[in-house]
Amino acid sequence: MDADTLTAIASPRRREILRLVWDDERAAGDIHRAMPDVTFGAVSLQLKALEKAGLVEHRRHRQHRYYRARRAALGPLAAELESMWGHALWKLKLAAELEESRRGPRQGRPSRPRATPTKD
Amino acid sequence: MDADTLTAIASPRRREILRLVWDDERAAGDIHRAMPDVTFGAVSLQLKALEKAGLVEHRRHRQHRYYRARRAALGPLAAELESMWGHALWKLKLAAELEESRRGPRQGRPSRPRATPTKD
DNA sequence: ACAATACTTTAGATCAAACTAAAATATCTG
DNA sequence: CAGATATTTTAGTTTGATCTAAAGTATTGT
Repeated sequence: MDADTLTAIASPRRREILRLVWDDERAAGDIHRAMPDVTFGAVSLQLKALEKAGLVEHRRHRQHRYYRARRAALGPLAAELESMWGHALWKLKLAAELEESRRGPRQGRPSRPRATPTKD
Repeated sequence: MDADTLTAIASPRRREILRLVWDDERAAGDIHRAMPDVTFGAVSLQLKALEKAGLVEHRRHRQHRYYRARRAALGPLAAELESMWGHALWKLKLAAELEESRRGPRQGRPSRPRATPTKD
């Protein structure tokens, strides 16, 4: 446990991501879909920050990057975080959201304004 | 342990203050004297933030406010912090500084030694 | 090769934290 | 009371983290 760990978990946004990948790995896009108030880019940057601090790791498969928490790196903090967000309940919520997104995709990605190459 | 605790200890400045008042209480001015790179006002503001987060408390005596850490509020984090800053060594450093300030005061009267019970 | 998908990176904007200097408050001393 | 000491508070500035939009990279499918 070092100072970087402390700064990493100080951010609510990063804690939000951390608990999303706490029990199971998740693709970056999947993580983003669970956080509709922020852009994909922002999520990616935070994942990078978390990885730099050693709190998550990822593997690649196909086009996806699957992230997961490195709980060991948090030492006693792991238990603190879990109790902070009432982990049992949170797991249920995640399962429900996953189910819902399977049967009724809301909006998909906000229609991206295609990068129109005006010239060249 | 709540989110406010995490944000509070995320700041290096606040951790610096926290360890100054870890084992013994210290007057605000005394704390400031140990941190010459910031103004007194800045130290006071951080003390206020720490107190709001429940990580320090203070008592008043004469014109002084004596602050001290509330270790219990940190739970398992207390031990993490101690190991982060190699606590045994740090205590020696504090003792040395205190000794030095006693024999070579810069200006005015040296701060009152707390160990000496003043009647009044 | 081309288009789509999945993600990262860059450049610039926004906002809050932390700082400074100065004024305010409070307490003690003579 | 005035003056000194100890600290807080306020107002304004600097700094850094985080965000967005857009462009860039990489992989997959046709």
